[in-house]
Amino acid sequence: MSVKLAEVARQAGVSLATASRVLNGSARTPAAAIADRVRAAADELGYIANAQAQALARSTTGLVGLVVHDIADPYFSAIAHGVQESALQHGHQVLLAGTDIAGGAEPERSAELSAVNAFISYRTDAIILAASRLKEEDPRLSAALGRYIKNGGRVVALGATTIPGAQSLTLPNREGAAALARALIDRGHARFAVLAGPGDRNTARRRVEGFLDALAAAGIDPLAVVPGGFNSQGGFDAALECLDALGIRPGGAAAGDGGGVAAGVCLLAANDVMALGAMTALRSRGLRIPQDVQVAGFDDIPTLRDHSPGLTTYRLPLKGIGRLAAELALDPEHAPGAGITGEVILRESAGA
Amino acid sequence: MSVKLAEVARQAGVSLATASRVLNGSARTPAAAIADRVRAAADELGYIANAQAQALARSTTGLVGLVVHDIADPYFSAIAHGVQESALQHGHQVLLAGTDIAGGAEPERSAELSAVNAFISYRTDAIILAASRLKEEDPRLSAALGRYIKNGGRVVALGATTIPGAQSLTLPNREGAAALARALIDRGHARFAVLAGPGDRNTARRRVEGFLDALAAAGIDPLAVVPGGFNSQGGFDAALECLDALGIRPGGAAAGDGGGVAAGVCLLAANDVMALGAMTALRSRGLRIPQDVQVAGFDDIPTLRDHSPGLTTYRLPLKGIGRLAAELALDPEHAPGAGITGEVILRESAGA
DNA sequence: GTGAAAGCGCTAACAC
DNA sequence: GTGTTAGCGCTTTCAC
Repeated sequence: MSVKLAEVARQAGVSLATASRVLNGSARTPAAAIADRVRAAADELGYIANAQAQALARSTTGLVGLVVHDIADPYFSAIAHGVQESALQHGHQVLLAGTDIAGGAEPERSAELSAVNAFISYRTDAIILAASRLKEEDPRLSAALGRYIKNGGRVVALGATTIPGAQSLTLPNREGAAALARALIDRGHARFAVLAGPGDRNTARRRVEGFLDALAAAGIDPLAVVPGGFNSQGGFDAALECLDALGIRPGGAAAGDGGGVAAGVCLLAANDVMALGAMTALRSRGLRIPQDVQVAGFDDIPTLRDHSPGLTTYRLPLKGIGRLAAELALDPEHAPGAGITGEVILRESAGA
Repeated sequence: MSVKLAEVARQAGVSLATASRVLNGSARTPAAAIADRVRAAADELGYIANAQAQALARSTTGLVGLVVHDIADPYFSAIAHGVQESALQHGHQVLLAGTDIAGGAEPERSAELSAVNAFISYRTDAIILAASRLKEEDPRLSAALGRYIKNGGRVVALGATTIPGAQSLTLPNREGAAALARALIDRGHARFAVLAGPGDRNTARRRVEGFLDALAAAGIDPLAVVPGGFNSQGGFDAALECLDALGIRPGGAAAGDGGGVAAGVCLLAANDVMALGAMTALRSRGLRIPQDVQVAGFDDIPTLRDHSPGLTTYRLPLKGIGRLAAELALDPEHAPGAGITGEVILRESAGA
């Protein structure tokens, strides 16, 4: 239906091969005069190459698949932003899939597998797995990706993975969490509770481990470690559960000794979104932040900019992570790289 | 490189056509026994159909293109979420592009055109334009999309557009803004300033028109109408400019009469993200919300949930809009529909 | 430097 | 119900 290369070639009075060479690049370069004629014809006809046909002929598609958990989560959208940027630079388009979507009759658990299969079907040149890895990879996923990689596909996962042949871009989740907790301890905090996130997601687990490492190193026992969804509601619920368990009420910290930052409890959330949900929960109970309870998150999502009080957190260069992941996926000669580093960001939520 | 249908067919001892029929659906349905054999072979070999080849043969790709402005903006990511959901239901994959990305040497202005051309190149079955329409459509864009539509492509734009043949999903920007302003006026607010956003974007313009409509109807002159970027920083800068222009300082509203909600100025921002940036600006100046200055936004982005004070706004069903846009794009028989409606949401930022 | 022709992997007539 | 075969639009040897 759409205008094709053959028409352009005819209009320009050259062969298909020549037209292809001038329009879509090649080693052999046609004469300038001819090239101009072809380009003029293409322009006039409004020719736009059929990428599907090119893909079939070239056996490379110019597509990258990105699988996130929830694109509406600032963590993932920031990463997606970086991926997009780098993909564009490499002349690639990004195919996006979210694992939080009810894919037909399937359980959410296999959403990632479905997404990956779709990407493989489209023969994306690479696949970026941004959603947190599970404690145990789905063997079907490993198998599918293993074959994909064997056939020339490139896979990069955020966080360690056992998928054979996949590159993994490890994030300083454990170290960062430990550094953050340590910084807080150094500032005099002594009473902590952890809002742990989902236990089967490595990202959440590593962070919790980091928190606990640092506490243990300082000889501190967490007052509570409560799991919860890796989202705002999860943070909200976990915070409430925590308050109830510790008997924290407005008008007097649990210990009842009032005053001073150390008097309150500091809630360590597995990510910023949970921390934000937790803060909402605290407010709903009439608790002041940081006077009554302190809060810290993880990620430093861009939207934190406009939250008050500012959230103490561990900054991960989210956009840069996305960019790097795409780089790793799209550039075969990309050096292994120095790895991602983050930094502790102290803000008012923890009495900065 | 990857296993192909022919191999599956051979392994199952049937013809290519038969294998295709059982694996990828068709009117003719092979016998159960044969079908099982084919499926078994496919499974064993790990066959995954090549969507590119299918696209070429079927002349339909199973792809939808979505162009947003900035995927990291909660407004767009919420819409994208909805699009994804509906696309999946229709068995489509989504190709994502952002117009805020520095695409090579090109000016950002033509980023949308580049994205659309890329989508056309991949022969997406439909294209959803979620980024705000400009006051004047780029003629090259209209031309490209016009041809695309003529060739069977479907296009849906958020907001009115002059692109020939495109469907447009109109949002109640003007009406919503007017309703919001009216609600505020009804509650006693009498002094307003508008943080207008970019003047060339229809979305922002319509909203500002709505605000001004309502003020005019109540015989109120806005104290100021200041343009700015359609993002947090834009809201921040515009708010500061506004405060300076009106001479608003902490310790006394401009009028100097202190006390009472009506004493302050209410900032009407063209969207929530700007409003949030404005609130940050107010805080940076030591102004209290809503005691000193009130603020209202537009959209009710999901992340508002965890902001305090709560932002008064006009709720748009963002995810639903995305879903509907995809519906319109992917389902030829979709009824024109009732159109999108929103609602005024009063929260503390405007003294709810 | 330019053209002819053989695929790329799959679908859909069209025969049988 | 099953197999044959001609494309889908483009790239790329291979000759010229």
